[in-house]
Amino acid sequence: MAFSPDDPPDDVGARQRLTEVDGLAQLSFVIQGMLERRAAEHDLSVIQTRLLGVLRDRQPTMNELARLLGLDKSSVTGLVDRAERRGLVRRAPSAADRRAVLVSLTEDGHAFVTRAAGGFAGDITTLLGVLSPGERATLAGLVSQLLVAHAAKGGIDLFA
Amino acid sequence: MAFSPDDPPDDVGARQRLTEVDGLAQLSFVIQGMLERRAAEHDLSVIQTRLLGVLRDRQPTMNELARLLGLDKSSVTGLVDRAERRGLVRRAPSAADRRAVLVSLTEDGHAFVTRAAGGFAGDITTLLGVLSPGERATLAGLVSQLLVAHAAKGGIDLFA
DNA sequence: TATTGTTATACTCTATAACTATA
DNA sequence: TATAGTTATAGAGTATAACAATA
Repeated sequence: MAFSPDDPPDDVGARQRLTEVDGLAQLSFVIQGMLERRAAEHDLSVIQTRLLGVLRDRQPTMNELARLLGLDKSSVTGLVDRAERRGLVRRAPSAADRRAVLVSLTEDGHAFVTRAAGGFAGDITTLLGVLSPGERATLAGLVSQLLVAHAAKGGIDLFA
Repeated sequence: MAFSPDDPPDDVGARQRLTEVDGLAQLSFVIQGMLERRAAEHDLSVIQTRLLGVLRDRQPTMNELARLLGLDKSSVTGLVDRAERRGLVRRAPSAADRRAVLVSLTEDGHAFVTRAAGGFAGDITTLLGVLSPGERATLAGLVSQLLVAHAAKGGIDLFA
């Protein structure tokens, strides 16, 4: 199991005999590491970056935000507090429900997430650079299959 | 970009047209989520589980542990403190260097990590269940290629 | 002097429980 | 009563800086 993705290079030999389980686990650590480094470039945590990413095409209430991020509403209060203090998001009262608060990106927030997303996309492109175009297409297809099946299972669970 | 891996099921349609970047990002979130859930089953965090995983076949010093986990040594002090308090790891003085401290798994720690790893392997196997044996082999091969190339790049950086 | 590890401190992130305001 | 959001509180995880013991 892939608990040490950053082992020294003398482990490269071991990586060439990776099982499916180890390979996917290590890949997830590598990709999460890329996200972390890109977020850190802008002095953001992964969760702050993810908050901004969620807000790119949405203007949810605090409650919806909690559901989207899988966090308790009180955690989202703090998350949005810190982002707001940095001028990345703003709160606005909801016209439809005077208890509710709508959260949206500021100009700065939009700029941050766009730059971070671009850098991350570059990381993935670099990672995929060793594959031929055909291999990349094959990989993308297989990954899509996995995600579609996984999402469908999640959907069934949700409505069961 | 995949900042919302847990979007509601009406996003499944969108997932069928995933780009390579989005697909890999979402896959990493799905896998990390599996790790989190398996760790939580044993009341552990991902980093605590990873600590135990690293110790399965090693008995490193605090310093080596910090390098393996990519953390500051002071962070590792706290991490090991909490794991030791729960009886999962133990500290022992190094015979070779009286400044150094060796960290190792206890019986309990070994049992915990073995169970968590087994559950996680099952999750991945289930995830891969929608693919044919040939597709699984293809995927594993491509993932290995990516990781080997990535590790090699890391190695070059380390020795540059 | 340099290195190993811990301590002191501060901040982010997270959850639970209690609270206010609105529905 | 129920829901939306905040506050109070507690704990994990992380880093920086200062420190003690050893090399």
